[in-house]
Amino acid sequence: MIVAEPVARPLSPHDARLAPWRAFLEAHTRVSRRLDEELRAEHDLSLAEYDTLLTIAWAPDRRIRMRTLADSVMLSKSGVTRLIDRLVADGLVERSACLADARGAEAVLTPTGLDRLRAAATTHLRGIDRHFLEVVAAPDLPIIERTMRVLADAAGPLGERATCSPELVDDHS
Amino acid sequence: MIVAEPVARPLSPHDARLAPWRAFLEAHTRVSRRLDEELRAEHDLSLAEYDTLLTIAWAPDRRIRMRTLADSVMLSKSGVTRLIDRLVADGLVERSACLADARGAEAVLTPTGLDRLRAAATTHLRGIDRHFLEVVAAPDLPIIERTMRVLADAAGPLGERATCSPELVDDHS
DNA sequence: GCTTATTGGTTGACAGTGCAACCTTATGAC
DNA sequence: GTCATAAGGTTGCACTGTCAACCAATAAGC
Repeated sequence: MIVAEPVARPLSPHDARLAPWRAFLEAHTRVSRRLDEELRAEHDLSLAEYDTLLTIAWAPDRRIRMRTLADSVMLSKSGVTRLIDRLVADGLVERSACLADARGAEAVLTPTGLDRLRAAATTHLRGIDRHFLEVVAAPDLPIIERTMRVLADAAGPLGERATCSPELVDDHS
Repeated sequence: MIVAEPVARPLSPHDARLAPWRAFLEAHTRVSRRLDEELRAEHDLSLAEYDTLLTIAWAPDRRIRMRTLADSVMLSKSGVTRLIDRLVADGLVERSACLADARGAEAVLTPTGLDRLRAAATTHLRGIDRHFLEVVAAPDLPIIERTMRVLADAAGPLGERATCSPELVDDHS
């Protein structure tokens, strides 16, 4: 009676194919939530906001087109519009018209934004060290990095992100 | 003038510590979005819904306490309540009182739910094969799996999940 | 037995994000 | 130049998820 008839094969909890994938999911959720918590607690910034500030800071002249930003932080166009709205409201970023393209808008880091980012960077890097780098066995790290890169590439573009932009990914190395 | 004074060290785009972490984030987002898309397109289920159905199916008698469910699919209590609401509305799951604990509720898989899950499993396993397993170099797979498990464990409990491990949060030094 | 603290679950308010529709400006065909 | 098409951004709307407050019921002290 309690012995349910066995579920069809693909549902088997012991299907070995599922285990690595589930571990991957769990690791991502737990680690990134921790980093997010720390960032919020100490600097009142979400991981996405931090990432956005950092991306702007890296851009030449600390200004960047919305579209480019969307690509690098992996949000939709509208997601970025809203995120920037929040950062502008907080005075960390300013919107600025794009000289070269009248349709365009750029996000520019304010001095306040830069300060906030610098302060938060300490927390974030410390978090990455503690919850990621120190946990991964040193010799495995390059394998992880390479694998993750391959996975991302293979999974291909992200919905609306589809717009080619082959040159965007050029060097960085 | 364009040569901005160098941003404080921790912000350097070339800080090697950041690269593996960012690759990890990107891989997760891209791969899981792909799997989610496929599941939605072919079976009108989100990844979270699929995962939930699967977890229920694995439980003895295909019924499971809400709390346990929340832990395994990594959602908050309320998140699960709402997700189950949707599945109940679709007839894939039923709510049932818990005999042993009058506070408790259990989610039970309906026959329809099981059918839906079985159908979706094909798609999902195919997706994992294509976008994950086939992409990871075979010898690296065990490393990935082990590392992910260690990462998840080290990151510890998940916000409200914290309940049973007081010593984990002790000092922060 | 009571009384207090804990736990399981649901609900209300709300934050964050995607999609589709829309406007504006560029770009390409001719 | 003119028109059609594509691209950059913002806005309306819906969906999913969290947090905090809450109720119901169990567990722990005394």
